[in-house]
Amino acid sequence: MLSLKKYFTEGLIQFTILLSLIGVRVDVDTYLNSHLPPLREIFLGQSSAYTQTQFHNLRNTLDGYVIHPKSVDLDYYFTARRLLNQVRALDRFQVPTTEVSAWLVHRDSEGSVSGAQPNTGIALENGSGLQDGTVPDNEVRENGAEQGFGEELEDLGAVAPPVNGDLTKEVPGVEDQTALSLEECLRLLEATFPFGENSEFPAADAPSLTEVLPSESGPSTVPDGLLSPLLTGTELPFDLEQQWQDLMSIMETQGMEVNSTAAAGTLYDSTGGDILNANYSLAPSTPINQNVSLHQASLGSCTQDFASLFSSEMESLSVAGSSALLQLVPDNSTGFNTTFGSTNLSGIFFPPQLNGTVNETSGPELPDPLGGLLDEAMLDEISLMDLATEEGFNPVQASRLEEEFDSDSGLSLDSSHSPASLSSSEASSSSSSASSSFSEEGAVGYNSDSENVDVEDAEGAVGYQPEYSKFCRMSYQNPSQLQYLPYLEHVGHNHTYNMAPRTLDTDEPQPATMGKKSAKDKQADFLDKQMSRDEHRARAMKIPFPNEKIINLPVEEFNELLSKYQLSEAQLSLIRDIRRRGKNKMAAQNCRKRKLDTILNLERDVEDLQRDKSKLLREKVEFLRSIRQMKQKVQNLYQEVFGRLRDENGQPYSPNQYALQYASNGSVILIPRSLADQQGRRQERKQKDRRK
DNA sequence: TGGCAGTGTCATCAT
DNA sequence: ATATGATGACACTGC
Repeated sequence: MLSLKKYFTEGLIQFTILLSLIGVRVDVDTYLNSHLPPLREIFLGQSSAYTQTQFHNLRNTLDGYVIHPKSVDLDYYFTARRLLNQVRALDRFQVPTTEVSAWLVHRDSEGSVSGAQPNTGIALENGSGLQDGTVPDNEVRENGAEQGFGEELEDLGAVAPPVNGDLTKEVPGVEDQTALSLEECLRLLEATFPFGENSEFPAADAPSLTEVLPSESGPSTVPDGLLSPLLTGTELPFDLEQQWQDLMSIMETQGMEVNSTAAAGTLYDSTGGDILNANYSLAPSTPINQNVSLHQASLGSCTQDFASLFSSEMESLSVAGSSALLQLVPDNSTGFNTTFGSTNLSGIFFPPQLNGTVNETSGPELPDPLGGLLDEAMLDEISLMDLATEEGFNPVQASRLEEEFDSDSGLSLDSSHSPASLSSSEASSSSSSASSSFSEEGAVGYNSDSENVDVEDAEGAVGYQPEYSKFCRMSYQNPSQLQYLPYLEHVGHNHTYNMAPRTLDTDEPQPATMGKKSAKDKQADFLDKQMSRDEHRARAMKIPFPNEKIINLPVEEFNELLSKYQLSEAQLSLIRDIRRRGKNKMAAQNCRKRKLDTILNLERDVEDLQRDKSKLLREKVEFLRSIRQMKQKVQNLYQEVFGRLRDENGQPYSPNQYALQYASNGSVILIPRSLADQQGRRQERKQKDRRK
């Protein structure tokens, strides 16, 4: 049954891949949420269910799924494994807070200013102004102090962030007002990011937002295994800034037009909060429709201050018109946390351009927040080698790993068996075992056949002993051995062309007598034919020692040998020529062998590089596919969330004027499009400068 | 018969 | 200065 299920699942995956290849987008997670670890773990984090270790078969295991090295699903195996690693890396991009808050800050043309309220806290809508009938009153006003806040602020017409600067921490007083919106967001998120088995995230048992907010209620009571990736504030295992930088780097890599993180972060940090608190007025009542709580702050005559606030991080901030900073305040922290936090994707909320398309049939047309961000051309700019370096990708290791499994590369994976791929050590080994032998003319060849080797004669004959390759085998065989191999007959060359005919014929039998030779004569004739020109010369000149000694003896012994005989000048000259030619012959052989080895090594290097290149290309395709899917999900989510936002009049926000952005404190804010664009451009410049 | 690969040899340079 | 190694160039041979 299990195997049948697995078979079915894999079939679905393959079918999905096929659909995706022909352009049909299929949300695999929806159907395979329990069998696709990569995306699942984006949301849930690494689960022990997917990390079972089979130490005895670790190599062929994909998180519990045993895969045979010869499985036809190896491609999927690698793809899934690679995606899994990517997704796990994405786990760093957690939502640092478990709430989404939106603040709307706009200039108050009426000039209502309240700069003397340093501790007025957060911008709170008047409860009476809330028109979200779905929010229970008891939840809306459960915090009397904050109710007072709201009233006071309403009177003052001022809005101010909390003293501690963490807007979200002040939000629990008004989060209830957004209960429905968050629930709906949860549903939207779940629809967009199917999480699979909900049993791991029982909504009824999940903690409330208050419980998981460390600033409010201390450590989460939720088991670490469930909400550890969702913890906020001090419980975040990773530095928020680091997360953001990671996200930005990813965006940068993907060519996404991102907005300045630091700018957003600085905007809503404590300093910014104080400034806002001190200078900005609160809009009287901000009716919230469509389940979204809009904390509206009016900019009275404090435009300059406001600008100065942003000027530190955002150049040329344009606050003309209504600058809006929306913060979505969650009420149902349980649902939202488990959903939004676990997706780890909310950080991709900042919208780049309003050039997208809208999938929704209801509500205003929303831009594609990620449109144009992941164009193939942009992704082409990805330096794969840089990526490999940054990610610790070892091309050699990867190539070898791939060689272990990749059976369809069309390349010989077992290079060690290739005669052209002998390692230097192997070559050395083989060559050392293949002793050099002397031909009858005394030259040292590259004969792997040791039958004719005379070790004693080999003294001093130490030359380059290269590997015994198929290319050199014939060339360096002992000619006497090769005579019996018809296809190697040509190897037995006797380059005596320089020899004077008279000299050559001196002791050779006449061809006319060949037919009548005895076996002994034939052998003598054969040996005679093997004699080189110098050997014939030496015989003609009656040199009293063999050419082999002439050539291979060390110079001292050679001179000693010469001194033992009374040799004429012609004999001495011939002997020296024989020695010189013999050594040069060996040197030429060595030289050619080296040349061959060099060529073969280069050939092997080219093959390796081609293999690496193809591997990187395959990885690139996988990355592009994965990124495209993620982009689509984020885009959908963005549009869903944005489409739910309503201003004080219950009208949807224009995507041409506003954009959602992810703040450094984890909040998702609604900011003017112009501001988002400026931040995006600024961030772009920063990244360019960083590259330089 | 021309092309080609293998080989030997020479000239030259480097060590 | 000599011996030797390395290598390009050339010639030759056999296929």
